[in-house]
Amino acid sequence: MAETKILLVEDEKKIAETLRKGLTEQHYEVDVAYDGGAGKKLFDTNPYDLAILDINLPVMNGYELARHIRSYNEEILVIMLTAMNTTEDKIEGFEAGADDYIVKPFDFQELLVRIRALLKRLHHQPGAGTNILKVGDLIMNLDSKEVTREGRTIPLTAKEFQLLEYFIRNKNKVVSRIDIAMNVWDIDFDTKTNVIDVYVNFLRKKIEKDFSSKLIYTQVGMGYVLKENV
Amino acid sequence: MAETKILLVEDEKKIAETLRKGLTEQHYEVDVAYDGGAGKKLFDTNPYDLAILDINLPVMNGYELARHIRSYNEEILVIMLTAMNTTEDKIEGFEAGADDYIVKPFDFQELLVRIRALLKRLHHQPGAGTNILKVGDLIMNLDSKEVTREGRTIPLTAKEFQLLEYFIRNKNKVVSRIDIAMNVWDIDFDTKTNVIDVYVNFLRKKIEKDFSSKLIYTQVGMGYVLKENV
DNA sequence: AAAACGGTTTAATGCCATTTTAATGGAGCA
DNA sequence: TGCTCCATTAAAATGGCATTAAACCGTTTT
Repeated sequence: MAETKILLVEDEKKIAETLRKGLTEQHYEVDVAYDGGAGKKLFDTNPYDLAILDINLPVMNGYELARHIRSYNEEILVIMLTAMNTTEDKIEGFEAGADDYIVKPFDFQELLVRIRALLKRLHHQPGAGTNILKVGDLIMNLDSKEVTREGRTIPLTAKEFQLLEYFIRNKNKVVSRIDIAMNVWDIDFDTKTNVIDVYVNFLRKKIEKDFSSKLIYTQVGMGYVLKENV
Repeated sequence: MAETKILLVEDEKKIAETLRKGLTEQHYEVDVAYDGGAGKKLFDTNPYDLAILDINLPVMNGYELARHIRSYNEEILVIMLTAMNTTEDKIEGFEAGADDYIVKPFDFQELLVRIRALLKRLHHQPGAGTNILKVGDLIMNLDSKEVTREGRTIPLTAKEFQLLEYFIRNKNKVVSRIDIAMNVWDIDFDTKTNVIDVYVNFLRKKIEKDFSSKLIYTQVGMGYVLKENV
């Protein structure tokens, strides 16, 4: 995945430098401006994912800059920084298009956490970074294609893996054979095949047989559900 | 457009009531629970767009509840409330899947603004949450295909489920046997079968027999109606 | 090129829950 | 009383599902 680019606009050099360093260590790509005008210039000439704006800035204040950014791009996330902690300020900040608001002095960890929360939401990549799906004690690593339960690794074939992944992504949801056929196989219409039944049977043998609890339940006439311990 | 539904879980009754009132005035639809367990129950049986959770709750704390919500649904927005203002708390909150974090005492305007910012950012569509139908104390989850009444789950077969779904979708409306035949079975015309009568009987046994009130009423010569206690 | 192999799919069997049919009796009404 | 309409029960038919074995297919090995 490409780097996340951050525009930081903060006139207190010391704070700016601390943030730049900290964010860079977290593998974000950071550009810094020390006043609103410079910030605007950077924004106009570079693609950013997120902007961190102090409110009290020389030349052009944080609200104006936030509005400018919003008017050009709805996607970019904006976090405002301020020394004040008044509700009016926050409201104005949000109305200028900010996504979050942090009051100085703040903890760097908190800033990080808020950045991550926002980015995670925006790219709607649940569990960004870790490509892992879980249901109870069953763990599926989408990168290494490894599946484990109770610590023991379970070797699965490609189709078995795809089917299990589909089940996990739809956990607690009853999926019909047609759903499965369309999403795991590329069958549109083939009423007479029973591959799915056979594969569910394969899966059950591998992920349930030697373990304490069931995972895949049959809903007669409806389909199958994967769910942990009723 | 459908209302935005909010689940509020807060044990301090006074705060809960103030919030409920304020949010309702803003045209949000609000359900309130006073402990984590009750909150979980509401969540499991209703479709919400946003949850506001206090952290210190009896029975099940806010973090646990947030995790529960996340594990079922990535779409629902979660805002945490707390009296503490430590970074560790916030980090734990965000890791539990919260989207925002508000420290008490807070200004109601600020809460509103944050709610709006979150909803806007996600261009969230109200009702995108779980697929649930309800009539009185009868709840039908279309995803998990689970039906409960007074909290007790009632196992239904595929046909029973379809029939009940049809009744619920047409609640307070008298549906003729022909309507049912066409929509639940795929029969056009078969005057001599009495499957429908038999299945209505099955349903009544399961969803009425051990409960306090009737749900399905017979309209002689016309059909059946599902309606809650008049 | 043939054989061996792992993975996938088809086919066949039997069980049993679900669905449907059929029969009976009661309530309401002319 | 006889008729229609519905509720209820039991019994019969159906079809869905689990399971096993064997066929198929592409890849690798010899």
